[in-house]
Amino acid sequence: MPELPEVETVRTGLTPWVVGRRLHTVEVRHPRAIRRHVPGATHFADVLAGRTITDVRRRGKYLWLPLDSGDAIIGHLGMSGQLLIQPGEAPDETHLRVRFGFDDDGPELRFIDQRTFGGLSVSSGGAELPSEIAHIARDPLDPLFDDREFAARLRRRRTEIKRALLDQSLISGVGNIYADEALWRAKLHGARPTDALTGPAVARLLGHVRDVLSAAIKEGGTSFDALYVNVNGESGYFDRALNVYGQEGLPCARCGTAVRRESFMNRSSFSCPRCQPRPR
DNA sequence: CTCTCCTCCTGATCGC
DNA sequence: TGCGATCAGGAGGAGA
Repeated sequence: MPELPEVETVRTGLTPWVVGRRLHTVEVRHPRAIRRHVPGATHFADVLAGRTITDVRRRGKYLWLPLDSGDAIIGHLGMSGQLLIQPGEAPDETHLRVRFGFDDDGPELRFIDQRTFGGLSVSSGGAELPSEIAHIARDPLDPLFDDREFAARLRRRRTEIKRALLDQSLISGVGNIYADEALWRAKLHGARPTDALTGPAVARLLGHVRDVLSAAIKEGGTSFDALYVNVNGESGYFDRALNVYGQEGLPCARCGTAVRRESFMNRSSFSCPRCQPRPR
């Protein structure tokens, strides 16, 4: 499940393989992989031919690849999207959606996506920051992330802290796994109302969010199954360091109490009943 | 404007 | 063995 550490691992992995290379043929194998690209899949392929990729950038869980034309390829991995560097002769993956061939006949870039929640598009003039993702907030590892502004906006909200952490327009890059892990580290239950959090509590939580994201990047992200891998097809190792996510019934590493699972927005939240008491 | 919730999708797994 | 139900969940957009 790609969140910031997984997308960042893909970004850094991709950079040396694609920057400076000129696209030759782009083949769209599944039209649904081209998302919110109004002119359609054929236009997507045509407009990219002959363009050179100049960088690989990220905002939250979105990637974009600026082009020498001033446009950019936007990509989101969704639940199961992968960007792989593969030799052109490698057999087609089962869920191969798009393949990018280059002028130099070197390894190609492939977009593979089982559940098709991910997708690609071209942003016209979006090399600096595509307008399509301008509503996504900076992530907490971004040097320009504004802690004070975040705290102020958070306390203005009338919602719960976990919902706020998952709101990409408030803070980006955090998904279900790292939200649960950061809340456990901060000893906060996800249902805590945001407007009652003190300034120091928000600062502590932000510190834990940063710590868990940074630690996960060091491990190459979290892989539960073959759905998330880096650009060379390798798994990340942060699943070994998870304290609550997916650990229902196992003892809390701090106090030994069995980790609980609760339903939340049609999915699951994991927490320690003792360290993270539910607000009354 | 703000907030909540539904929907998109496929494959693994489980119970009958 | 087979088949239906359930779960996984990011993000946009509908609806309140």
